[in-house]
Amino acid sequence: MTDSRWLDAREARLWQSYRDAYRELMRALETRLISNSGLSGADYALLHPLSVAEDGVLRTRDLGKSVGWERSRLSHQVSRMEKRGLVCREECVSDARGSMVRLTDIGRKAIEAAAPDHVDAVRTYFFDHLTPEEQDQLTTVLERIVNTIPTDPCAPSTCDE
Amino acid sequence: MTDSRWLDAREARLWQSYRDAYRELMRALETRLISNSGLSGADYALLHPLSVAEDGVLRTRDLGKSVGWERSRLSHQVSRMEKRGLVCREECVSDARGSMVRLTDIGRKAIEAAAPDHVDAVRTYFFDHLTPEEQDQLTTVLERIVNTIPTDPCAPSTCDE
DNA sequence: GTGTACTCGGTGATATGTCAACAGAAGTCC
DNA sequence: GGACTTCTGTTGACATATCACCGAGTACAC
Repeated sequence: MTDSRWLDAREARLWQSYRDAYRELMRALETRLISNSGLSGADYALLHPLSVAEDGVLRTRDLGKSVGWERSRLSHQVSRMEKRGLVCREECVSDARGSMVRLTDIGRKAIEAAAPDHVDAVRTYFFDHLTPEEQDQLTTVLERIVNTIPTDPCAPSTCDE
Repeated sequence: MTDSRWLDAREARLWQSYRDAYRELMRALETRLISNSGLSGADYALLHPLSVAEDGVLRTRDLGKSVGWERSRLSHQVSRMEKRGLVCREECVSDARGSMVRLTDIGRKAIEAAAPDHVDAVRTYFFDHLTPEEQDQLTTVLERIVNTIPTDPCAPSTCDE
């Protein structure tokens, strides 16, 4: 066990602003997204990778990877969106365990209608406040952090030391 | 309406890593927090400001501000924690509308037991990958972003232009 | 005072997310 | 082939978050 120092005032300020920024940013984006398009953040999160995928189809597994969600969450969300006609499920020909999620015409129209204002909002609330240099620096440190986070914090080497 | 340019590859990469970093970081922290202390992230979020408050008491409104939650979410969470004996509610003497949330002995012991490892985890997954200069730069840009996010995106000047 | 608008916290219905468990299929090793 | 493990997606029960609303109290103008 390491001797864990407390966070000092400077560190606490960073940690606070890190979480505040994410929370407020997502809240602002989602509020605006819903009022402008009727799509939730979760809807948009799934529709986007589908819309850029070939033929608007992705294997459920790959869709899950691109949004970083657990399988059950993804399955429930797809079911809800299927009811609303935004997507539909299909069988996976190459692997009988799998399933495919396909963007419907309604789904494509929905994201195409929502995207411009959403992108504009992301620019307004996020990118517009960062210089190109700051953007590059931010990408560097965030990717560094992502790449060192253990997939399972209770894996052999990490949990019992 | 502005002419909203699409995100280019560089921007999309930053936006992706920004969300990935937050999601994976919080997932890793919460998993470890729960396994080490039995407290959820939401529990910890409320217990921390209470533990540093004078006498371990805060007005519900102020507790809400310090975590940035909506009132109903806060109320539900406090109710659940009250059932488990982590906190208790009290009347607010200065304002009969208000209520106070107080840390119980059980609650204080719980967060004191959880905090060292949690802080260690925050260092391990986040601070240890940033130089002091990067930390300061990050604080600067994040605070800049937070301070420009509108409280209500549909306020008069923003929504209809 | 009285009327009005606003603040504060809570509630129940609903929406969403998580967890444990399952079934079927595919991969692996012998 | 057969035994075993892993992968994939789904489901239902449960936990948590959000939404619309209420009721009581306060602030303020008059």
